[in-house]
Amino acid sequence: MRGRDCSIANALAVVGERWSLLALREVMLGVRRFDQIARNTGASRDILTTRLRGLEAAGVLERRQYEAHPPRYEYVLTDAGRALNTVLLTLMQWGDRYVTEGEPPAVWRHSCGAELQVKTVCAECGEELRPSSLTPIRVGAVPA
Amino acid sequence: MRGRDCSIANALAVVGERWSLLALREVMLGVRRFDQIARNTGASRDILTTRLRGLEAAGVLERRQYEAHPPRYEYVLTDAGRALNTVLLTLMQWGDRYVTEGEPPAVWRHSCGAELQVKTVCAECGEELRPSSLTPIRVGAVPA
DNA sequence: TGATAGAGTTGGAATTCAGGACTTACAGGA
DNA sequence: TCCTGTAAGTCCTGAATTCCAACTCTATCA
Repeated sequence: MRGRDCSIANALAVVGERWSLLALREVMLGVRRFDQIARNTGASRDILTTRLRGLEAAGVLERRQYEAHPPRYEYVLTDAGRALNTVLLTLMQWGDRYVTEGEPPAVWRHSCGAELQVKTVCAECGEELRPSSLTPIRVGAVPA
Repeated sequence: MRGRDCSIANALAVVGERWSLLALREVMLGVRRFDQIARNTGASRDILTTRLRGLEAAGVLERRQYEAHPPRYEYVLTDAGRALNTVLLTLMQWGDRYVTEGEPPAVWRHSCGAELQVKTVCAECGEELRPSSLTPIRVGAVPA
């Protein structure tokens, strides 16, 4: 595994495989069951099994038995998994603006009453991020 | 292409394949040349070619000839590509917190002077997003 | 008794990927 | 002139993944 030392790469090693983020989207929507996740994502069942195990091993999901006889399981988010909601919403908004044609397929309401639009800001000053307002202080090294 | 109608899925169709986001990370860092992008991401050259062509076709990157003899090209971001910086930074921060061990490999400075930490907020009220403050108004349908 | 549901497994075909060698086009140095 | 180097790919082969459909197992429902 060569390439620049980077948390984007590390994050993608956990959630970057095909179907992983879509499975997480479903869990965030409250869908906890294997069959439903499979149907709603479109992933084939064997791959979905592999992905869910991976996400569990990475600490993003938990697999919980909710019935003993017959044994049945459901998937719930850990803290790390819940923290991905900002990533998913930011990506969704990008998709709404630059990829999806027509109306956004999904709309959320924020507790303030508004239909949610997300904004990514500097935590310190609160200003909206623009590429031109950023300069790298340090970037990960690339192994020789 | 089954699965829920969703801008996350649509966005991932454009940037969700392996190496795509890492190639975009490099371009955002100012790396424009094929060889350097290949080295810094670790992608194999033929796959990288395929990805760059895909990103170009999707309107996220532009391929520009910067020298006629011999013909040489460089890659630059379009508006859509530049707009991905929030996605990348949000993902990076998640990786810093939940995946990368030790210090964050990359640090940015915001024009306000602070070392950048990003925050994802409601564009309307400015409050930081938390999963509990969101409710779906509408979600994409799943084809039968 | 048979049908249904949930949560996977299994097997084989199709696709994608890794890694390295090769190509083309030119510039500079010996 | 010949040799070497650089940039941007292309090509090839074998290995790894993914897709798809069918199958399993357990237990409840009608």
